[in-house]
Amino acid sequence: MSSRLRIHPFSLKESLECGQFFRFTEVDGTYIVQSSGRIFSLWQKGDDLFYEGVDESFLVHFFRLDESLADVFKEIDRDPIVHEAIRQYRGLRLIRQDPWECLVSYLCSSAKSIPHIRCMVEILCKTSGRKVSLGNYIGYEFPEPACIVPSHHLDAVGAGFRAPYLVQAGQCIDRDQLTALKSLPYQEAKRELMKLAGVGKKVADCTLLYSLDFLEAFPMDTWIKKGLWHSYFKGRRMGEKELEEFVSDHFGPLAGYAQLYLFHTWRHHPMMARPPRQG
DNA sequence: AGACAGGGGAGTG
DNA sequence: CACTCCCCTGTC
Repeated sequence: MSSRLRIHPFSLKESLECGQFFRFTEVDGTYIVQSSGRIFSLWQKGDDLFYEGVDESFLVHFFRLDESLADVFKEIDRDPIVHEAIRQYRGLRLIRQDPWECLVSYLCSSAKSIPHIRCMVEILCKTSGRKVSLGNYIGYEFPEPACIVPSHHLDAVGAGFRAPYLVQAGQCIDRDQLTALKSLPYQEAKRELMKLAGVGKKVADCTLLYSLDFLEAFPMDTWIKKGLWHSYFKGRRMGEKELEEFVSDHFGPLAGYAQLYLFHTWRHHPMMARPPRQG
């Protein structure tokens, strides 16, 4: 029934649960994942990843297994902070999401916690997406752009001021246009995404990094900012512009991977226990 | 009760 | 460029 793939280093749990991706559920160590119209299950024992309902080539694409983490580390391991993050979370990998699903997820994200984003996306799929199943599990596919329309279904998502962003995104862009952004230079692709209502720098960078292969994108949220101030600037509250310059100079073309590791570290760091406000 | 949030947008200096 | 207020909802 199930197939097996040997991967090292790799942590299924960290990669799925770190907050980059929202469409999974976990039961007793087995994860059911939905992405790009697929539904499949996964579990890991040591360096063995077991899977059902999907083929190997999709998993290689999804978890970016064709790219060498060792090479990534060589590039971003440039200081003791990120070095320690890599040491601690060695198997954490960037996930290559579906661009449309990724954009919508991050349109929902503003001022919301990770569990809440997951919940909103789940309701959106449940009310507007097609029903699918995997064994006994019933899931719902992600709605296509044209399927997100003002309705009581959408109201049920509880998206509030974000709801019009979702509808407009569906009207203004389709899957092909999103994918086509891959061929643009980073800054231009970002500018294009930011033309959409509800898409600022942060949401644009998340979409670019998590689904469109722009590994230089470094999503700058308030947690990352606070972490950078604390760990790299002795608590000095640098402006966002200065932080952006620092990040691209310091971490280089794979800065997005550094962001993934730093975010994960700082999320679990006592220093970050209480959200920002003052420095 | 009331403040506040892992962000965006419009407006201000 | 930096800062402020509001946006809808849920939570502390």
